[in-house]
Amino acid sequence: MKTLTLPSISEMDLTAVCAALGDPVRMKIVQCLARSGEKNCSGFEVEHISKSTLSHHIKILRESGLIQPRFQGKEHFYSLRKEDLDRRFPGMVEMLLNEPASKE
Amino acid sequence: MKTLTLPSISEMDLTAVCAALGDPVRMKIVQCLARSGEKNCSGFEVEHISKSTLSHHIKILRESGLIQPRFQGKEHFYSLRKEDLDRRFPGMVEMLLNEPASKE
DNA sequence: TCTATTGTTTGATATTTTTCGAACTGAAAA
DNA sequence: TTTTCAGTTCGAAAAATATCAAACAATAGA
Repeated sequence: MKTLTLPSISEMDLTAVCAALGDPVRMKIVQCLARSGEKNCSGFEVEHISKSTLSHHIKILRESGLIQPRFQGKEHFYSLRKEDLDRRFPGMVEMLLNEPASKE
Repeated sequence: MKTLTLPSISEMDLTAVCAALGDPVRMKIVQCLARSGEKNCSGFEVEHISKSTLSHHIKILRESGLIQPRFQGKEHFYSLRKEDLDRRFPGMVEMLLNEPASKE
């Protein structure tokens, strides 16, 4: 059975969220999800990165509260926790959307 | 003569700004400046940190575009680049102000 | 001029983070 | 059941970051 930890809205920590966004690969993933909704790992527009590294970045994004998974068969679909983020950090998601996608 | 590099508004990079804010000491400094305007190093509410480490953090904040210095005698006064940040990343400063000061 | 003050820079070390390949897990398909 | 597929976890190595003390720089004041 799959038990995974998602921080609640009040558990989200701004410093941790900023640290998560402070890596170019993770910023790219988040902007990708913010623009185009749900995606699985192969849908993130990042290149030249091993799947274990990608999994590591996903974990950091999830644990900071930025993204959430949905399991369907053998695939893990990820999406931005837009509503939760809007409530916890108003303006943040819009700021990410306003920004042209960073180069990897 | 003192020549120091401040990024222009268009040179500011969101990922670099987030990385700068992703450290608890630096987050504390930025929130302190956002709330109370200009301060010199001894005015930052951070403890148990050497002056060389503090200087290092200040450099990262300055180079990311978050803060700017003003030299007066032997003191260096730092302030948030609020207007520039408002223009480049609308909502960011307000988000920092909405957040209760992080614990060191 | 000498000294104290405010802060930066340098060099070194410790810690954290990023990265990968290999092994593993769970689910679907053959 | 065996294989394949999508992804995670583990263990190790490399790279980046945080930290400090000591040395340095610039200014103000005695």
